[in-house]
Amino acid sequence: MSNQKLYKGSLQTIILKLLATHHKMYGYEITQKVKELTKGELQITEGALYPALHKLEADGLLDIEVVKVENRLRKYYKLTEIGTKETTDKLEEMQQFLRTMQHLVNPKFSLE
Amino acid sequence: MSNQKLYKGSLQTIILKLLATHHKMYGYEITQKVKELTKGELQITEGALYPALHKLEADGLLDIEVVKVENRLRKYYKLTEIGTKETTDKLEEMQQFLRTMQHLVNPKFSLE
DNA sequence: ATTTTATACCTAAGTAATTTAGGTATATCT
DNA sequence: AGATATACCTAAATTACTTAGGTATAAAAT
Repeated sequence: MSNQKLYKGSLQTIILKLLATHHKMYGYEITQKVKELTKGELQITEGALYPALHKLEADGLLDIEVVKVENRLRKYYKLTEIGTKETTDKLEEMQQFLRTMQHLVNPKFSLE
Repeated sequence: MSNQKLYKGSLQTIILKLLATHHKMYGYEITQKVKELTKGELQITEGALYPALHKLEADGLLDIEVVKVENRLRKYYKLTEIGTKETTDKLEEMQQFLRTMQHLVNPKFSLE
C-alpha cells in the first residue's frame, strides 16, 4: 500500500457510501468490509476511523445505536436524513474527482 | 471546487505526469495547464506547487534550467532518469487507486 | 496616468486528515 | 499461557496542503 496517501480525503465518503448500502454498521465491521472489498489494497486504520465516525455523528450525518453482543459493545452507525443527502453530494464529488484524475493521468491521453 | 481536498496526495503525480508528456515546463505554466486540462475543476495553488517542485528537485526527480524571458525569470523543470522511473511507478499507483475507488463508490455496484 | 490583471517567482504560519503508537477489555484459537 | 481476533478509544506527531502574505515586470483597462 505505497499509495495509501492518495486515499487522504476520501475516508468520509467511503464510510457514507458503505452506510448507504448496508443500512447500519459498526466501526470494526467497516474496517473489515473495506479490507475485503479492496482485497487488502486499502486498510482503514482505527486511529483514522473512530475520530471520523465521531465527527460525522457530531455533524448530524450519523445516528448511533449501542448494542451488547457476546458481552462486548458494538456501536452501530446509520445515516440520518441529512446524512443521506450529504452522501449523494459526496458521491457526486467523488465521481467528478475520479473522472478528472482519470483524464489527467490516463496514459492513452497525450495532454497535447 | 468543494471536492478540492480529494486531490490531497495527488499533486506530485500530476506534476510528474505533465513533465512526462511535455518534456519541460515552468511552475506558472503548470498551474495554467492543469486549470486548462481540468476546465477549472482543479486549481493548483502556487503555495502548494512551488514547495512540491523544490521537493521533487531535492529528491533528484527533477532537473532545473533557469531562463530569462522578456526580462522575467523562468525556471524550467524536466524529469531526470530517476524521475522518469518514479513517474511510471506513481502513475501505476494512481491507476490502482482510481480503480479501487471507482469500485468502492460506483453506484451500480451494490457492495452486497 | 494610474490602477488592475497577468505573468513569474517565493515563503511561512495555520489547518486538518491522517499515521503512529499507544491504551482497555473480552473471546477464541494454538 | 500466549497469541490472535474482536471491539472500542485517544493523543502526539506527521504531512500535504491552504491561506496569506511578499517581490517584480508587462500588459490591459479605467
